Amino acid sequence: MALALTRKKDLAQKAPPLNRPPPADPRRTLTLRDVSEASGVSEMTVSRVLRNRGDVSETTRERVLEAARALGYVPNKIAGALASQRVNLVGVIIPSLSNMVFPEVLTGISEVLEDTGLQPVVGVTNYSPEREETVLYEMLSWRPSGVILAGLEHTEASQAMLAQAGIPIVEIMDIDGTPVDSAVGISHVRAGRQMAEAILAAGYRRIAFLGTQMPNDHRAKKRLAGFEEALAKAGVTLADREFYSGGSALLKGREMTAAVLNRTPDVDFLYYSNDMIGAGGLLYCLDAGIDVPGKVGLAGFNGVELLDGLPRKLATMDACRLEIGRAAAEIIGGKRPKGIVGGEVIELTPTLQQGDTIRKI
Amino acid sequence: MALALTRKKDLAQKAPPLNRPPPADPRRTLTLRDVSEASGVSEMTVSRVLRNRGDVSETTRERVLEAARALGYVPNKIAGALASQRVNLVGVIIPSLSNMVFPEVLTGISEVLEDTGLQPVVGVTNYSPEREETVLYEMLSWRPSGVILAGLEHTEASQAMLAQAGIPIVEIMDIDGTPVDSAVGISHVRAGRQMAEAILAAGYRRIAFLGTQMPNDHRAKKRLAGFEEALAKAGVTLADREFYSGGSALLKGREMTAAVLNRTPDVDFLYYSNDMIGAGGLLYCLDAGIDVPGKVGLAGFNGVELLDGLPRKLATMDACRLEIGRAAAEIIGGKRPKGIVGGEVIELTPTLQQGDTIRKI
DNA sequence: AGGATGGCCGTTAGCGGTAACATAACAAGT
DNA sequence: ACTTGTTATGTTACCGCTAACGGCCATCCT
Repeated sequence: MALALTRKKDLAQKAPPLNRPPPADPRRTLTLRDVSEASGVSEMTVSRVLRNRGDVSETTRERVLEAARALGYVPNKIAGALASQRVNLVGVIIPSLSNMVFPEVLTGISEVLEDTGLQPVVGVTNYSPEREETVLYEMLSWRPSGVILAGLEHTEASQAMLAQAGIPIVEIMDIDGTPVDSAVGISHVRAGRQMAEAILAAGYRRIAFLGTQMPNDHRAKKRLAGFEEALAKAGVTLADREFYSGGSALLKGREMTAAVLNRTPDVDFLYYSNDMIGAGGLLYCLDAGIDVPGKVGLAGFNGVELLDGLPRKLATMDACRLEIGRAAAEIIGGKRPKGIVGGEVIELTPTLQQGDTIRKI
Repeated sequence: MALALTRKKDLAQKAPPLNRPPPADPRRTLTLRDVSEASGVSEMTVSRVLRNRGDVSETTRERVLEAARALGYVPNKIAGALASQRVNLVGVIIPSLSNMVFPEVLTGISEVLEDTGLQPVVGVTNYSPEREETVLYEMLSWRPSGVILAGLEHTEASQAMLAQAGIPIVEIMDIDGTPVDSAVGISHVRAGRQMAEAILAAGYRRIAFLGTQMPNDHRAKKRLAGFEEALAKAGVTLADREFYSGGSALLKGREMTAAVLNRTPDVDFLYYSNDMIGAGGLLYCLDAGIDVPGKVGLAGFNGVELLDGLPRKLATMDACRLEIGRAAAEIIGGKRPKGIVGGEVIELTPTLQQGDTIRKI
């Protein structure tokens, strides 16, 4: 015993100690101890070197780094996180990856997080609140430094978890409601209202709505609510409505448009709940030789990049995706002048892009 | 001291012990101990209940679950993983989320992983090998149960890490090369060749290539290589080529098409490296009143769903995205009759979809 | 009856790191 | 010479959970 101890001390002496030969079991995963033995310093010193924390002499630093590199050591963040009670992960929970909107939000988040040492971890819910609850639970069990999630509507259990978590929470995309902690987004009610006003101002009166059949897409619902509210104020009611679910959005846009124009031939405007089906509608109208925006006007929502390549520019309203992601990440990263209580709400204002599918007045 | 011990023993007695009032510090995050004290059993038993492992009587199980629910306890997977040396995460590293191809692969992966208790964690590289290396390092430091990553080309350091990791590795999308461990994908060289043959068979001879200016998109490169090889065999060389980077792919497709048709008016076929720019090209040709596929034929690659909504169906070749994701996940999940050595290569065969943009012979 | 079994639950010893403190060596201040 | 400080390193005690094992009781054989 005493011998062993002495031996160890010797290793720590200034005399360059023998670099141990490669580990006995080549298959076992490496630990700090392996690096420490290979470089003749304590585990603590190795830890300090690898994290760039605390004072270490230049010579030992190099020796340690060299040893770590030679062995191919990869630190174990699990152990590190447990010991330090710090995790550099941020949970990001979104409804879908195929909507394009969310990847863009993610881009904004990543951009900002990049230089904070934080790292996003994505979870997808497919617009299911139960799935969201599961994903959230799973994420919280890894004790992330923060959570960003889409929407303000969650199951009761999710709400409770979020409130209890003791970490910054940012609900994004939407601000029409009460956030658990912070929120960044736009008012979809207002967005719908604003679009309705623009359409009415251009003189359209026989207006139809075409959207997704998703009971849990609260934002689309809110847009429709705002839209109808503004119409009502002008004494106008929706001339028709059509919903879809699944399939290629572009194709569905075509089909729905055909259906509406067939069923209600006198409609003069089609408001789509997203740009993709709107684009499909636009292509359909052009194919069918319908005068756009003379006979029929069109508008979508989101301002997706795709639209730039279309034969005509679809009227839309951008949802400030990048900015939302950025702001959310800034809140998590603590880059914002934080309010005392914590919860802050950032409302961004989407801009209406008239495009070529609404009559100029 | 002794008193405290006795006290604890009492708690473990059969008499229903007092349920402690809410924890002193309401802000502190809960641990197994809190649940154990609240329910009057040992931490170990609580752990067993929450993991559904080992024998626990129905009555205590319920008591524990009730206590956990009441407190809002969320297990700490960090500690759990460290103790058990098991992590239910699978790293998935892909170049981009905006390509649509990758979200689809992800869908396939999720589908299969869902019922294995494994969970994907996504990392994005933006087609940068260095970034891939960083992401990989970060992921491995969480000791995942497996890694799925796109492509066969990685930095030397990445290769080393993958080889050392001691976990199943699946390289996806591409099989033209040597995988570290397993691989699932298609041969892009062959895909390019096959498309060239179809085009030649239809009688086109003045063929141009339009693609991305991404030095690290090896799969696009391989397709082009296979394409040119097959052309060469027929004594044909590319009449023109055009590259782009960044921006809206649809719009870029238009612009590039215009550029090529302008520069080389006698081209009779445009081969695009992806469907999105192909779609842009198609829209351009239709707008310009060019006879497709009579005067000019078009083809893309990927078989994205978007194409279904276009005025005419673009010829393409699907990349078996879903199947790739599924197969990769099955390998990781150990669902496959695993070979003794581990590494297996699954080659899927893409199908050519002629669409309406190649002359029928 | 006496041991064998199995259900149920507790105790102990880590997992691989890190915070916090302790130590050693040497330079500088007074 | 003695404190005081600084730099570079080691030691100790966890972090929160689980594997492994052990103990106790009731039940079931033979």
